[in-house]
Amino acid sequence: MKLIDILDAVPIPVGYRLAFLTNFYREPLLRRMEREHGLMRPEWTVLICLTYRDGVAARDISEITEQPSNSVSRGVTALEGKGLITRSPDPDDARRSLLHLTDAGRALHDAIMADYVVAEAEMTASLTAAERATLLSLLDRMCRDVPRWQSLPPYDGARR
Amino acid sequence: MKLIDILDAVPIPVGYRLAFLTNFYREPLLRRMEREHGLMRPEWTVLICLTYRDGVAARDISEITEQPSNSVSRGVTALEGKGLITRSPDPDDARRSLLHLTDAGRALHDAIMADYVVAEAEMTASLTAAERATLLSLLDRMCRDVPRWQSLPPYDGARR
DNA sequence: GAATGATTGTTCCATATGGAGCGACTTTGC
DNA sequence: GCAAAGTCGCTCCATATGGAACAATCATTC
Repeated sequence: MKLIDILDAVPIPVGYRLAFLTNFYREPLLRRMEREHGLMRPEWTVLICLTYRDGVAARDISEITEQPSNSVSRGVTALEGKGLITRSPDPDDARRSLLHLTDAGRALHDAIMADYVVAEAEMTASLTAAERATLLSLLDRMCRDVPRWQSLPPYDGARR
Repeated sequence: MKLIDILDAVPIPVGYRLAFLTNFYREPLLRRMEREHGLMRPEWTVLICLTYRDGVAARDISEITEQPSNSVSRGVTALEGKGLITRSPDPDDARRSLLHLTDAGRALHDAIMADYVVAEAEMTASLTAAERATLLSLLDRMCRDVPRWQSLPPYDGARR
């Protein structure tokens, strides 16, 4: 008896499977990262964010990722202490620090992300190339549609 | 600038979108549940489990959901205190207590789950019925395939 | 140019949750 | 029949993380 055995009984077939896959895909990798690289989740979030938008401030990361500013602050402090990012003062605003990846930071990001790439290949191994493309297309449409419903019931007033 | 804007740059298009959708689908609903119904996540897990398998013991729920036994234990204690479940001694094993939903517990489960149903309808509103069926079929295949890869690299030794 | 209000980043605090260990009970093996 | 090992549920402990408040800085208004 496992979680998968109630897959068919649940009234939210899509949502349940999304959560099911996300849990088994992401959670073990996060735990391995925490254990083997000593990186906490907010740090990982900052690292990803800087990989795609270097030179932003902590506040920007907080808005982009919709995570609490104190979590981002802790992540930034920790990453700086490990030499994975650097801060430079924002010439236009003394309150802000602009964040930059170091070579070590970029290397660690790539090393961790590599596991995710391998894992995704395994997760989708049972699909043909055409099916994978179809899945990606459907998921993408749903993602783009998130802003439409994230303020509607039952989400009205449900977000932090 | 939002998370969605790096959707296309990431090397794990499927995994990223799965996590993206799961976060926006589930997290706000869990927070609303915690706030409005005073139910913690382990309690919700127990409630769901008993809805589909009534009369099991805490240990069974721990194995089914792969959650720590102390979390299940806390969830059971809390739910019992709220009158949402009852314990009956297992006649065959004095260590175990068999858990049963009360009417109030079933009613609360249904009330909370109703939000998830509405939310899933919104999340998939941009798909046609045929596309929804296709998505469900592909996700289902991936779910059934989880046991194959969850012990392979990079997951070997990554799980709790 | 001073004052009031917003914004950034941080620290303090509360708490949910996972890990380790511990009694109570059961099973296994002799 | 008994000792040793295993199992069930729980409590103690450590900690990651979200909320609230606060100092420093900027913007806005008069």
